[in-house]
Amino acid sequence: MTPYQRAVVAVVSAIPKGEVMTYGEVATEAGFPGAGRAVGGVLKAFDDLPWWRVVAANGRLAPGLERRHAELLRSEGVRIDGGRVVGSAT
DNA sequence: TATCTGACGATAG
DNA sequence: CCTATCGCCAGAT
Repeated sequence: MTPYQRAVVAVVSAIPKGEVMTYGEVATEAGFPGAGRAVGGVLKAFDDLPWWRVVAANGRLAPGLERRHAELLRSEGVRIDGGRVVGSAT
């Protein structure tokens, strides 16, 4: 376990239900601004996290998991449109 | 220590 | 609107 991973896990676990954060936001909140690219790796390694509450900066969903991703968010009340998150993260 | 990879982000075409 | 490239960072090999 690395400090980075612990930080990301903490932030993602703290995302309120029905809300979504971008990878960049998570990385910044975790204390690693700019490391949004590495956030995905943590969500993969820790599937026990609400990874579906993390989306791309442009609202895009996880490649290949768009279907599942959209469904999970939709179940929490998150507005999805054309495979993209509509509800603002804040 | 060096090199490759990727659930990103922004810009260009 | 979509794909491609560049820059970024941390992880894995």
